[in-house]
Amino acid sequence: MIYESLPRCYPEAVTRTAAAQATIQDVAALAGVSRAAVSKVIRDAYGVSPAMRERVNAAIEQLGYRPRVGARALRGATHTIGFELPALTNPFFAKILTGATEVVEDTAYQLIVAPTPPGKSERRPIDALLDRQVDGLVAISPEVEQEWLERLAPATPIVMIGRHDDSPLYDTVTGDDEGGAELLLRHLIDLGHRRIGHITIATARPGDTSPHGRRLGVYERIAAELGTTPLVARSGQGADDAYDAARRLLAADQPPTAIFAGNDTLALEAQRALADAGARDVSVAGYDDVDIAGHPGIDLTTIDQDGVGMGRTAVRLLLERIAGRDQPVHAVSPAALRVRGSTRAPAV
Amino acid sequence: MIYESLPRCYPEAVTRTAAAQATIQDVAALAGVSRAAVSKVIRDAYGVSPAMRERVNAAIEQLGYRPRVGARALRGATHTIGFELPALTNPFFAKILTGATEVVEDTAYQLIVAPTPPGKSERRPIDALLDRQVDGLVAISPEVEQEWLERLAPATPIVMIGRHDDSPLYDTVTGDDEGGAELLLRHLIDLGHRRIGHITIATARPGDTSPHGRRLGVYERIAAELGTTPLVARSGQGADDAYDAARRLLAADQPPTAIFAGNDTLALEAQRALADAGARDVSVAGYDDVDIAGHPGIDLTTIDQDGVGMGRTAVRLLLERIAGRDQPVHAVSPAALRVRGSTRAPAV
DNA sequence: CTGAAAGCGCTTACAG
DNA sequence: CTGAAAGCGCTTACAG
Repeated sequence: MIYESLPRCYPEAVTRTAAAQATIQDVAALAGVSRAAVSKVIRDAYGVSPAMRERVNAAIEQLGYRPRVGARALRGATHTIGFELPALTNPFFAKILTGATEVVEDTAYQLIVAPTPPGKSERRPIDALLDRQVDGLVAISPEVEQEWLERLAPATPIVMIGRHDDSPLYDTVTGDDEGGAELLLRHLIDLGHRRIGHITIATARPGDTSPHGRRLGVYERIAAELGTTPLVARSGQGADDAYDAARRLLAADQPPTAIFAGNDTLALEAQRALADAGARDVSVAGYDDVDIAGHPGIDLTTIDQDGVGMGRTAVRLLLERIAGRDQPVHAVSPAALRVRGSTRAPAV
Repeated sequence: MIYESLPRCYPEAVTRTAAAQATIQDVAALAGVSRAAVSKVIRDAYGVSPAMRERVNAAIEQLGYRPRVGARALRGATHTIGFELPALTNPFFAKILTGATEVVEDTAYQLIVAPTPPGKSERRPIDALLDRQVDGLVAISPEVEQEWLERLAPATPIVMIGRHDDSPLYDTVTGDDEGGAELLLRHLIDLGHRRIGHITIATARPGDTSPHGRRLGVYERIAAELGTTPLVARSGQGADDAYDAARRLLAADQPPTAIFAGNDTLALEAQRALADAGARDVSVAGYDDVDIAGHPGIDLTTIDQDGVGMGRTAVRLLLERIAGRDQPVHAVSPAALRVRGSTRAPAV
C-alpha cells in the first residue's frame, strides 16, 4: 500500500472545524415557532397549519437540518431495522439481503446490517443492534440459544432466518430443508448412485434445528434406507476446510460416486478438489442455487429455496410484528431441484 | 411460501410485555451509588474505587443492563463505524468488507453496514448512517459529488474507497487502476491480441475519478497507441445487461479476439455469453480477482488489487482520523496480474 | 392550531 | 474517590 500523505492541490493544512450541526432549536428559532411545532412537521404529525409547515420546511432546508436518530430514540422509534448476517462471503446470504433490501426500500425504515466475523458468536452483533435501539431485528444465527432470543423478543420484534425451532416469541423463515435434501438425494439415486458422500459443517447434528442439521438428518435416514454406511465429512469455516473435507471423502476406502454438499459454497470447493484429484467422473450437488451455480463453467445441480423471497418474507413478517402482531408465524420457503451438468450417472 | 400461523406447542397467545429494560438509574439504585458513578464504570473512566466498580458491575450483571447507544450519543460517541456499500451481490465488495470487519474486530467499535439498493443514490444510506451519529464513515460511492462529501467531512471523518478525487477533506483508498489496466492489456497484447473489446459500466467516462473510468481511459489510450478503433460495450446494473453487452461485442463487424471486462462480475457474464455463442476461442479477462476466479471451471485471468487489504486500510485510516489526524491520506493498493486459462493466444 | 414544560437515558464538568 | 446538577436533542402529553 502506497501512501500519499500530502495533498497535491491544497498546500495548507485543512483543520476540521467542529461544524456545529443544526438542531431542532435552530430550526425553531429561524422559523419563529416552537420546537414542538418543528417536531410535528418532521414527524408529519397531525395538527399543523400549512403556513407553519411551509415556514418550518424552509428553515429545515436552509439549515440542512437532519434530526438525530439517537435523540429521537429516547422518546420514539428509530425507524431502523437491524439485520445480523454471518459469513459475508456466502452469496446465498447476499440473496437474502437483496430481498430484504427490496422490501425495506418501500418503507420509511432504514436497514442496517451488522456482520458477524468468522468464527465469532452472533451475540455481539445482535446485542450491538439492540443497543442501537433498532425497531426490529432479522437475524441468521444458527448458533445462539432459543432461550437467549426469547429473552430479547419481548422488547424487540425478531424474525429468525433458517431456524426450525418454532418459538412462540419470534417468527421464523426457513427453507424446506428436509424436502430439498430429499429431492436432491432422490435425484442422485435415480441417476444410479449408491455411494453418496455428504459434506456438512462442523457444528451440524442430524436433525437439529439448523438447515445443515436438517439436511444431514435426511442424508442419514436415506443412507439407512439404502442400507449404505453414511460417509460424512465436516468442514470448518474456511474455503480450505471445505476443500480438505472433499479430499477426505475421495480418500475413503470406497470413495463416493457422488457428493451432496450441504450448500453451494461447499460444493464449489468440492468441485475444486475433484478437479485437482482428477476425479471428474464424481457427481457434485449443492444447496441454495447461488448465482454462479448457473454459470457454464460451474453448472452445478442444486436446490433453489428462493433466498430472495426468504429475505422479503422476513422483512414483511418483521414489519407486521412492529405493527403489533403478537402471534408467531413460521414461514417455509419451498425447495425446487435445479438439475445441471454436475450430476450424471456414475461411471461404470 | 407456506405460513404456519399458529404455534404447535403453545396454544395460548403470548403477548408482548413492554419489558421495561434496565436504565442507568436502576443500576445506580441497586448498587447504591450515583448515576455518574455507573457511567464512569461502564466507560472505564478514571477515578472509581475497586469496591464501587465491583458493586456496580454486580448490579449491571444482575439487571442485564446495557447502555443505550442513542442516549450516550447525545453527549459522547457512539463507537460505531458506518459502512456504505453498493451492490451487495458483488463479491469484491464482500472482500473489502472482510478486511474492514477484521480490523474493527480488534477495537471497541462496532461496524454497521448500510446497503444501497440497486440503481438508487448512495446519498440516502450515507445520510442514514450520519443521522445515526456514526463516529466515522467508510463508503464505496462513485456517484456522489465530491462537494457533497466535503460538506459532510468536517462533522464526521470519512474514508472513501475507489475514488481518485484526492480531496483534502477525506481520505481515499483506491487500487492502482491505471497500472492494473495496463498490466492486463499488455498481457493480452503480448499474447498477440489486437482486436480487444472492453465492457464497462453505463456511467464511466474515460479517465474520470471512478475505477471504471480509469480503466476505460487506459483502454482507450492503448487502443490509440495500437492504432485500433476502441470497441466498448456498456452494461447497466443487472447481470443480463452485462450478458447483453458481451453479445453486442461479439456481434460487431470485426468481433474482438479478447475481451477486457471492467470487473470480474462483468467478466463472468461475458464468459456466459461466449459459451452460449459458441465463441470458446475468445479470451476474457476481468478485474478484482474475486474468489471464484480461481475455480477450475472459471479459471479467469484478472487483476488482484487486494480487496481485503483495501478494507483493512480504509478502517485503519478512519480510526486515525477519529483519533484526530486532519491531514488527508490517499492510499493506493498495488495491482498484480493473475494469469489463468481464460486468456490465450488468438485463434489463427 | 400552537407552545411551555417535563422527561427520555445518558455524560460532563464541577464541587465536595 | 463520589455525587448533585445541568444539559445533550428530541417527543409527548397537556394547556391554551
